[in-house]
Amino acid sequence: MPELPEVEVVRSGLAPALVDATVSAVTVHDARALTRHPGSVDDFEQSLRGAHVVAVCRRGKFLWMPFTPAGGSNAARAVVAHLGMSGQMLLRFSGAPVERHERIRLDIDHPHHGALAVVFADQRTFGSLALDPLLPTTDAAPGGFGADEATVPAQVAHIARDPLDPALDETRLRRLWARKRSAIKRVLLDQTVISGIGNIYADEALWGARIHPETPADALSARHVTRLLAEIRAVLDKALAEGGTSFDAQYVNVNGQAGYFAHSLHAYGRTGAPCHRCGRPIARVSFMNRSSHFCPSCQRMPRTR
DNA sequence: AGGTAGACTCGGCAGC
DNA sequence: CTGCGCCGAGTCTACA
Repeated sequence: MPELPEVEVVRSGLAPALVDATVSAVTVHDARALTRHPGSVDDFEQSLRGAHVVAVCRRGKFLWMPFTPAGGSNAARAVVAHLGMSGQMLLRFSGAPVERHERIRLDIDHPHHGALAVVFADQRTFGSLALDPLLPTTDAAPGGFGADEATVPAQVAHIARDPLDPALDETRLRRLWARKRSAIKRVLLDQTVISGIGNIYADEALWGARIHPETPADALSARHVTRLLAEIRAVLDKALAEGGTSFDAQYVNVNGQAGYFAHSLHAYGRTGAPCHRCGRPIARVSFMNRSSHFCPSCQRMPRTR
């Protein structure tokens, strides 16, 4: 479940079951799911066993769960999760059968919900879990959505705040965009500039703002940027409200249910279909080893800024 | 084919 | 003008 809305669906699904839960057992079925964990598999299992989960947080497409270790008192580390292309976090009853592509299972005890299993399943193994130290944020604001503390895991420190984060520095963002000569779509996908946007929502936001994906970022007027930011937030909010985009069974919430934003797409995956604004066919071009979908008629390159 | 990180190249640029 | 290093930008690859 990759982009911001899909990851937020997972975060908000995990939070009620995980906040205040204690990890009773850790089972690593496949060590490839720990490629980003700095220590050994044993270290992962032992460090987490008995841990008390404090929060479930998200910045862009990264999730993390600060925890206090068994017998400890302060949350200095977090479980960091990235779903990659095909990762899932599933909530199951305790003792539920092993899932297809299950990589790691955390058995937890929650004061209200009792014994549960949190399953990290991942068909393509591009996703991962890791334990990572928490570092103070540079702006002293909470690390991300769901976070009270002004900390982020080390692996997330280079990731910019996302469009739904109240602490997003819009002045900095505008300055960065105004300085970049690269295509705006490339810049939207750069997670160190603004995070959470992937191929689907980049195409959707650019369609909404009527901006050609190959427009140099520094050619956008202040008005264009304002419109683009508004479209980004609108499309992410709407997708979140609809449970995310699910093209197949990989993209599901913690209960295995699909979202239905795929029905609301205007550009992504609609090659040759009529533009919902002007009726002309949506084009698809190869871009950065992936594809861009846009309306050549209503998404024109601005000539000046 | 919805993602990220790392290795690599290329060009521009500042300084010597 | 050459060599050097750094930086940003872009491309490719790895991971199934």
